[in-house]
Amino acid sequence: MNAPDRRPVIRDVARAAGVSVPTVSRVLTGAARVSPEKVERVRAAIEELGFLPSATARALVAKKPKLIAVIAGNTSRFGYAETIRGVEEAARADGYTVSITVVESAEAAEVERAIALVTAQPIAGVVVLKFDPPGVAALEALPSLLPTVAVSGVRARGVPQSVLDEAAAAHELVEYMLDQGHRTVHHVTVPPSRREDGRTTGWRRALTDRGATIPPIIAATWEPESGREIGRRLAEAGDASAVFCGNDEIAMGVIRGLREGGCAVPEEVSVAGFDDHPISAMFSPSLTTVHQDFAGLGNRAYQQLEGVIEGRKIRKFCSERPTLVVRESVAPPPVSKSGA
Amino acid sequence: MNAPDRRPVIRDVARAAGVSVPTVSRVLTGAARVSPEKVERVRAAIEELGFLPSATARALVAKKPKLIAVIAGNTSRFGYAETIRGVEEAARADGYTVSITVVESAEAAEVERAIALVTAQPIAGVVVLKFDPPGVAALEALPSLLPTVAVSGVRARGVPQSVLDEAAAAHELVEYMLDQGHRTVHHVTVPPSRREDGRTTGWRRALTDRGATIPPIIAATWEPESGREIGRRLAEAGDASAVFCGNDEIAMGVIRGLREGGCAVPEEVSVAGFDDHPISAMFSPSLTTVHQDFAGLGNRAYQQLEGVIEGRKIRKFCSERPTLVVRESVAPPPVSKSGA
DNA sequence: TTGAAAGCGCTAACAA
DNA sequence: TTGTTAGCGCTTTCAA
Repeated sequence: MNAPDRRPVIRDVARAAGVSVPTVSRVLTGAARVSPEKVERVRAAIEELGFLPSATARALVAKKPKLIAVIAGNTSRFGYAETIRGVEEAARADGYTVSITVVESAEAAEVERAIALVTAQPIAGVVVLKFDPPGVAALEALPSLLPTVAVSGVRARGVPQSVLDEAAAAHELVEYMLDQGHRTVHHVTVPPSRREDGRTTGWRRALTDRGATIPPIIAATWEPESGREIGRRLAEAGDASAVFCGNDEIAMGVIRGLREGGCAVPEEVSVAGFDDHPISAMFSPSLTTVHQDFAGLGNRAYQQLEGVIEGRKIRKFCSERPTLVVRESVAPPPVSKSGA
Repeated sequence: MNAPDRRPVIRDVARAAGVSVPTVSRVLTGAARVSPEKVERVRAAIEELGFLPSATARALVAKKPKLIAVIAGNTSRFGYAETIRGVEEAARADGYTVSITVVESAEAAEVERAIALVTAQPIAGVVVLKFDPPGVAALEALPSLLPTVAVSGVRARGVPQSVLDEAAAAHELVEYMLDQGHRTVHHVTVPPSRREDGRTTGWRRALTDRGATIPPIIAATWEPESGREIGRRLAEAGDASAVFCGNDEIAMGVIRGLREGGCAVPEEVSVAGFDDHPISAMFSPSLTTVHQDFAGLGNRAYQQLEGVIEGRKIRKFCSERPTLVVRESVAPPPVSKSGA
């Protein structure tokens, strides 16, 4: 009469229903026919005990984990959140669940800790968001035996990866700015994944191609507020007529700072962003930027990973070119600064 | 000589190292002393085979899953993403991994599918983001046996929950707007979780308390663009002097729309948001809004869940009051619309 | 249609 | 210090 003080297991159900354990299993999985009356008794017992089959035990038999781990330096910033959304959506459609684990820094101990956490789960494979140093470090430290794909803004050697060709897109954007008549384009970076991000590479190449001088790079953090301070300084210095920012949030901060410093945007200084954040179109001036399909990127990464897990031949690189979005924040320079 | 074409298991390592299976287990876990030479041989075998212990098998023995599921209607919008970040951060500190699964609609079949996905994993408990109808539906459909906590903007009966007291904060915000001299405050909602969100309740109460007329509610989607259209219509109608929006993204859209319709903000129309999105301070005008600590909310939800999992007595409600953030977008009404 | 027996990969208990 | 034996909760043979 005294019920055991633990989660009921299949054995308890079998006993309560007066059948054998495999019979309960059969009604659970529907793998084989069971007589209607026993099905009924088993159902009732399950209901009464509040029985929930152990996912662990099932997984041990099934041998196929249905969990995919996403490792990232961050989960809530626009690009990261959208990429994760893309992975989750695609994975869920195939019956996979996704786990997320954040690696806070590229420091060895932290990376080890994160990987230990990941491998402690029954995972089928992992997607690494290689957008920043923690992501890069995690990718390098991952056991090579695990099915792995990376996601990033630039092609690199190693595991299969889905990439958004940032460099090409940045190149196009900077060319567009130059075409408006600016002599050169300043550049504000968000924290890069390695020495230099694709966005920066594209910017540099575009300037070089046009024979424009290359101004010193200005580094921002991920906080829009840091962009604001940079904007103020830019306004004070007064030598920039066009600024290309590493992402839209920073661009909005820079615009705010420029304005506070007395600089009209885009009349006096043009500012471009990157990513096409949903708010970019609402901002005043609306941002000229580059649209990146992060969710699609996550989706493709999942597809690649699934291929690796299933042992199919897959394309090692899956690249897409983000597209230029022309809005209001970039305009020709004032006459005084025109290069024409 | 022919290596088996499957992931190596502990038995393979034992064989390769010439020791018993438990000895390998001992060096893996460090649970007992093993002679240095055997440790060495085992290490070598592990290295050579690329052996990775099965998390599933370990979990079956350990009996304590270290996975926490987050169920949400969305993962990438500001409040959701930040809440998830908070859960993940706190969970990780305790050695838990978190999984996320999205429920796309409140439709029974979709909810069932999502729950099946969740319970197919070896989870210790679940955090439900009850911010929208899918979240509410998921919470109701969850097996009662699973340790569960909810997170939301308003207290409700049922499982333990962490809440941000939206109603109180919205009340304060609307009072502040009224104090500026507005006769009443219009309200634009984001899709509510039930019949009415706490934000709306607070708004309604504040107006009622002051004897102000209650304008019809205007419903927006989650897209800033929908806010823009509403802003345009508001500008055209010309009867609103103050607008309280369900979140900051919508508020920015509304401001953009009002401007496009020829209405200056805040000179002619005041607009307030909700959430304190990081971009709110960069927007022009910067948004008067309510700061919500979503990450803290997620953190508290995790703590509660951990209490439930460990069988501790916990507080059923864990409520926090978001705080008013006064910036530029709310000002006194133009003389023509003043209630003073 | 059903139950008994075996086994998934690992760790814990027990002997030696 | 080490190996042998059990056993975690389930599914899958294999007989009956």
